[in-house]
Amino acid sequence: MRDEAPRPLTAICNALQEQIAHGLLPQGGKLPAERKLSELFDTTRITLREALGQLEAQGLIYREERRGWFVSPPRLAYNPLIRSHFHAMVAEQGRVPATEVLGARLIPASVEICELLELPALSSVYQIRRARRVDGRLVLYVEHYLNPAYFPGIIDFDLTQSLTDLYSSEYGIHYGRVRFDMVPTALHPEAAAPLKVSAGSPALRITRINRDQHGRLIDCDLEYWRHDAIHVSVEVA
Amino acid sequence: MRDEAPRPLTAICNALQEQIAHGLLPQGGKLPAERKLSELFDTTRITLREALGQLEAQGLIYREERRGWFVSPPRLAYNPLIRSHFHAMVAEQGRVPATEVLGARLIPASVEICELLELPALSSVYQIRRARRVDGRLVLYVEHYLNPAYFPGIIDFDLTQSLTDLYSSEYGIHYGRVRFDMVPTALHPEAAAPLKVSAGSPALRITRINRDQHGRLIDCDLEYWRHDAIHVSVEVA
DNA sequence: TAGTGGTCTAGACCACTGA
DNA sequence: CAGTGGTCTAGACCACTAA
Repeated sequence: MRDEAPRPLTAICNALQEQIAHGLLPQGGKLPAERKLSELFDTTRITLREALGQLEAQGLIYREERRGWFVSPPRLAYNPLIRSHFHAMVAEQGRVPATEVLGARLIPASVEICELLELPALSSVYQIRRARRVDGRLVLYVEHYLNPAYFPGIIDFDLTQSLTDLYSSEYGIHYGRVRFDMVPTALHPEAAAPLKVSAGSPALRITRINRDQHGRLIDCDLEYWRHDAIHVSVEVA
Repeated sequence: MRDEAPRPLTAICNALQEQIAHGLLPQGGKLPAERKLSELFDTTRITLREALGQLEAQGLIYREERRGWFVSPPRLAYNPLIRSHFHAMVAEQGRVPATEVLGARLIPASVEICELLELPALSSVYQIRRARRVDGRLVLYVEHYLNPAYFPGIIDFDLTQSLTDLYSSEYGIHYGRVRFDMVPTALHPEAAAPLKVSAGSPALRITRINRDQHGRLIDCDLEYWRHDAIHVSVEVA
């Protein structure tokens, strides 16, 4: 390895990577202001932000809209083969889950939802919008769409709890077959706002289409995860 | 919806999105030069590149290092539960696969590889590095690490073909249990170069740890996919 | 060799956050 | 209200690609 003069961008990335790897910046800790950093590295804010963007893409740091840059906590393990809801999954990994309900209402199903749930045109569906936290950090925005035929009046319950539990205790419905679809993409404005990140941030969109114990399509979830918040594990026998 | 004056960045994104959605720019087609576009939208290259970066994050367009911006082709479906190798998977979806061998040699195993394959310290492993294309586009960089005890002399075969087939026909070994781990991240320089993209581009890293029919750890793959090239589907019974 | 993308400089204004 | 991040301007030089 020869010691070539590194480009400013690379130099900044390496320096910050090293500091983070050696724990000099605490997890969840805030980085200094962009102007401070650009001064420190003797460069412009444009270049500095380019470097921060690369570290963000790697999942080492993340942004909160207008609040600054922070060191990313460890990723959560997400296993689609294990039937476990959010709170249980998070708690099992020694982290602290939290859920916030953003809205719940009966709406006309969009074309996309009609197709996913195999509903006739102009159907109504329950839409539940929630934001979820791990250790206080907003990491997930979900839209649930439920076939109202199976869950009359569900939006009057406390929806901060697990829907899985509600299905079971109030409606006698349990999950059966599930289809997952995972796509690396960017957050659209409606998902970015509740997560308090800027639209266009990288994300992992996970679509779940759920059937019950009788094979009936009962609901689907559109999940938008911060791309640095999870890793997906699957074990195949 | 009121008609607020949209910010330049948003306006550029929307305009390009629309053009692409309506097929005015052909799939795989090249966008005009950045300077042309910035002139067209009456803005600077910095701002224009910001917009292109957002579309890239969404997976609508992609970059080839120093060659320009192109419209992304449709994503490939990747199903970890279906035991199928790259060429078969791609061909089944009506696309054209291609493989290029970048190198094959016996090397001392890194700490990471020792752990993944449960090898003692200072073990040797076969490393096979390959790049894969779909319809001519470079989409995947893979490093395979094989336990040499099970595959003596394998690097002297034609390695552009499927390893699965080689294992079976030459060594009588078949895949058994497999562990997948998927992480949205960015390409490091060693993975970016063979894919001819700039380091730091968003990517999906898929680690596979494979066992044979007797449950022995035989090899592992470190796959780096362009983030806009695939979507992962899993069906759970 | 002309034109392109990759990188960088040196500023600026605005909207919002947090004290 | 001071400071921050979000956005934008108007240039520049270099290394590389494609003709």
